Amino acid sequence: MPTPDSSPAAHLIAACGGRVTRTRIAVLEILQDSPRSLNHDDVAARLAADGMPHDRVTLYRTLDWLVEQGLAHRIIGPDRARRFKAGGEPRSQHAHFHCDRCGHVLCLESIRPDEQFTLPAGYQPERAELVFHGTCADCGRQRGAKA
Amino acid sequence: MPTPDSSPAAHLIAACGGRVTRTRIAVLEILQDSPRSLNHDDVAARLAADGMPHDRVTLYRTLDWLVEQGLAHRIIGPDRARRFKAGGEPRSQHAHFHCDRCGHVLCLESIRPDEQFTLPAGYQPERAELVFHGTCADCGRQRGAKA
DNA sequence: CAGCTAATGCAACATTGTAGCATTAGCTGC
DNA sequence: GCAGCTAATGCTACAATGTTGCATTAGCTG
Repeated sequence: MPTPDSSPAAHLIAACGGRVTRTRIAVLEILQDSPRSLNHDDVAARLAADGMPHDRVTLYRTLDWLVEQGLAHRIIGPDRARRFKAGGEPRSQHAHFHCDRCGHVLCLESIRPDEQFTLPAGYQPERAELVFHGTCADCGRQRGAKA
Repeated sequence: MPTPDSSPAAHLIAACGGRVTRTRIAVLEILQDSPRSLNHDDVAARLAADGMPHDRVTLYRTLDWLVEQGLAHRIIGPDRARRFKAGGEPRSQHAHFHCDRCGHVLCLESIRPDEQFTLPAGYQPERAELVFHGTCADCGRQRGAKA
């Protein structure tokens, strides 16, 4: 194979001071390639598709590590499973959109819940999480087709 | 014991067409008595405190039934566990507040996320879920005391 | 109060995530 | 390039939360 370092993902990982392993590179690239957040199974399936056999536990640890390093962030889905996406979250308090039709979770970077609300006196919010449920733009377009 | 029907909770249950059982009455009363949402364990602990021995499964089924009947609603906590609260949710799209200090989840009836945002074109939201994380009013007051 | 069946309680299982530990494989220094 | 250190992996077993199937109990109805 080509030197693993050829990938930008590998550079990001190295910059965190962690060891640059096949698993980390592959997982990070998978997250970066996806426009929507992926749960553990989604990632495992893609690793398998890439011919990378995998341990469940390693994947959990790899995903947690990426989040810890700020290379990915995580949200909890309605099915109480975690979903991951490349890129840290601390700076952007954006909203998410759960599509009830296709089940995907998308980021709405333009919506910032922390800037819009005034809480009752006494409450000191540090973080706001806003999730919309409904039909996403893609599914909305195909509305007549499959509904 | 006094006739079970003496309780308002019993009336609500009967009105749903379900059988009025000790468990349902007790669980619904527990939810109604709590200002904050309770997870499965919280409810189980209170049932035990009331001297009502309990099966885990029955409790899950009872809680699900109450939600199904619109007598309670449920939200998913950051620990990926469900939390329940008396009262339906369909009509009031209110926000929630997770206190990082005491771990409680409170309802902010005054904040309606569905009325405040304009999504990008194409998105058709049907429900919005807004959760704030931070310090609640109670914990904020005792700030110096225990932090 | 007899009978019907919803609700319960039990045991076993499913899913999602963690912990411990032996082995593998990145990295560093030579 | 190789040796050695140890982070990362992969395995097994376990924990937490929730579900399914089924026999038994107990509300409700006539």
